[in-house]
Amino acid sequence: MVRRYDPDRRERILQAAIRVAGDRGIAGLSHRVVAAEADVPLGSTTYHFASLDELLVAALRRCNDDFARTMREGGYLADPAAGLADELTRLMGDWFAGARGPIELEYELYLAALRRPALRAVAAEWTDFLGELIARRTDPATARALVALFDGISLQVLLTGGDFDAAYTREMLGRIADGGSPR
Amino acid sequence: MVRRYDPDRRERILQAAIRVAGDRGIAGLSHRVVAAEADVPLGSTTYHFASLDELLVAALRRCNDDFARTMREGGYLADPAAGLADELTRLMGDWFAGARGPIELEYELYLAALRRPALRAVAAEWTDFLGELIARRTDPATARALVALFDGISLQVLLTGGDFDAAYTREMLGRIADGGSPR
Amino acid sequence: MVRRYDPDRRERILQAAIRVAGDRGIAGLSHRVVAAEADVPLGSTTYHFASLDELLVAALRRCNDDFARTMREGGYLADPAAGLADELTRLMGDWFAGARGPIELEYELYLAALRRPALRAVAAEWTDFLGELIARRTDPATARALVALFDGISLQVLLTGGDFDAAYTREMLGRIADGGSPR
Amino acid sequence: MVRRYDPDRRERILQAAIRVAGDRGIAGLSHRVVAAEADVPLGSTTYHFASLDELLVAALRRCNDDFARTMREGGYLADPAAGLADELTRLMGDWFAGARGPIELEYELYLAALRRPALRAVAAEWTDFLGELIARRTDPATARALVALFDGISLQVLLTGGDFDAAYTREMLGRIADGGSPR
DNA sequence: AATGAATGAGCATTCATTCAT
DNA sequence: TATGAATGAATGCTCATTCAT
Repeated sequence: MVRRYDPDRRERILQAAIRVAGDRGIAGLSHRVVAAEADVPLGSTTYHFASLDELLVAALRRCNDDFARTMREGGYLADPAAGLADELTRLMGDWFAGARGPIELEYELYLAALRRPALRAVAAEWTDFLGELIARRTDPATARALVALFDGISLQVLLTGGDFDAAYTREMLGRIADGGSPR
Repeated sequence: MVRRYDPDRRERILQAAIRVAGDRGIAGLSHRVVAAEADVPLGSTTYHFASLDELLVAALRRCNDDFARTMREGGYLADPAAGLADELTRLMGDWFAGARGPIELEYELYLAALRRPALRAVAAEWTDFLGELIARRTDPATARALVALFDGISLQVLLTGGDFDAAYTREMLGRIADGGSPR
Repeated sequence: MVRRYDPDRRERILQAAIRVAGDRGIAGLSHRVVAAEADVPLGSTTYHFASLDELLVAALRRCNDDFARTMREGGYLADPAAGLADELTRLMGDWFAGARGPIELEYELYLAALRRPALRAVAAEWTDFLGELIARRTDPATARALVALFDGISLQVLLTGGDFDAAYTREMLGRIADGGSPR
Repeated sequence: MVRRYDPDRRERILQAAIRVAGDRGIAGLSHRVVAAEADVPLGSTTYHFASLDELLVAALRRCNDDFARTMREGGYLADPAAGLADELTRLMGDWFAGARGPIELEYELYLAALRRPALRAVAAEWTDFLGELIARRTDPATARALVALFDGISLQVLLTGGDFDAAYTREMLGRIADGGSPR
């Protein structure tokens, strides 16, 4: 038995879980697979994360945090002079320009939360974060609808496997946003 | 061994699968569970549906057909004089007035298709059906956006566990529809 | 139900079984697979061949017959003036020049017979046929040893996946044959 | 659940697998049967040997090792003064004087390797071991032919279910060996 | 004569989790 | 603290064979 001194083990397991969930989906996440991906003994994953749900929640919270940080760093929705629809379109465009794995994961989480109460809180965090950001620029109902359209369009892109259509997106987000009360 | 002559066996298995998937989600669908629910030997499920995917596809196609029939029978979007947003709102309201199981199932399918290519075609059928129906009343881009918003709002309702808000929905669908070109 | 009039059905099933056994080995032979290969309903295979063993025996007997006919048509060992080792080497060379499937099948049968009494008789037919042919040209013990070497060399070729080495084979068969009593 | 601490578990499973394969043949080897034979839970066999192939390879390698050790301890082919054919005949005679199970297993492996690439390496080990031992006493081609005849005669004995005929064997091995170049 | 339907047994494998060390 | 070993449950699937039609 080689007892490795490895203070970052927990973090490594988390990263491995994110990779696995992104590659194979939430259904493909298992202690065994994560342990193999992280190059860590099986027992180590159950030691650091008592259950699969715990690991899943931690992984997804990390994803949310990454998304939130990216948004802040990208300055999206920060400039009051920039149009709301323009900004959201820019955000989506940049998001879809990256890998599809994290995006698919985000939406898988959405639905997994329907059946697994443990995931509800994390799923809500994602929606709430985006919603609150938008709500600084318009009334709450409009903000909510923008998030809904954001999600609906994202799903269409993912499911048809096509490219993100910025012009179409901007136009439709605009129709919702322009009907709201700017702040 | 009691060998029952049972000409409706296949149909019964299908119905059981729909019930199981509605209750436990797609992830909870297994040959064993379906067999038990249908009160049928395990081998019978694999005889009639060679693989789980095959069973799942059949079950979901059936759900789509049910939804389509309901829509036709309800006369939604049939009257050219009725407003597009009004009609869609009425449709969603009636849909959400029923059980949540079928709706959850429909959206679970959406995302399951992301990871399981076998489901892609059936998932597309659902979107296409609704999209084409709407496209008779407005331009294609607007129709697509209405479906996206329809989906986004539905997801919000399902995930927050709240009630369907008809006024909000009508308002937002209207903003999209009113920007399009009526047919 | 389409009831096809198909008088050659039994033969078609047999040919399909030979193909399947050649491709996947005896272990890969099943009613289902054969039925699919022969494009025939599952029940048809069990109707024409009551058990798998029966089908297997019929298929292997057919292989033996094919081999025997080929040998007769090739005139191997027929010319008393031709050297025994030369003739056997020519036979093996021609055999290995064809597909490996039938040869592998022949030797799989050899060992399968160890565990499945039903195959014993057919396996013996193969050995006996070759043995008797050779025994016309030399004493029985030498004939038996030539068959043994024939088999041993064949197995080496199959297992190393290499080519058949005619010179080596001729030399070694010759050492056995030359020690025997010519007839 | 009684959880036994059992440090020899892996070895016991291996021994059980060898017994099962010897009794029922390779085709009769299954996780379930081995688990029952070893008096161990099913999960235990898959824990120690991730796949059936892995278990099979381990079992067969063990058999090869046993055979090799027996040969070394028996001093076969060790005395340069003893005739090569005599020594091989003595070896075969002693081998066949024991149980048929291990011998059948050895030859089943031979052919199983034809269809299962995972077994190729172990099958080759057996042939190579014997071949190299003989090659110390004669030229390589003759050594190879002696192994081939060894195998062919062994198969005949196994398949006819008869006794091992030492005089015949010695004579035929001698014809091959005497044509080679002694070392 | 022919076959679709049916079924119980069996298969390899994966798994979350527990526990002794 | 960390982990290898262990295990019962479950999974999808294949199968030979039987039988009602």
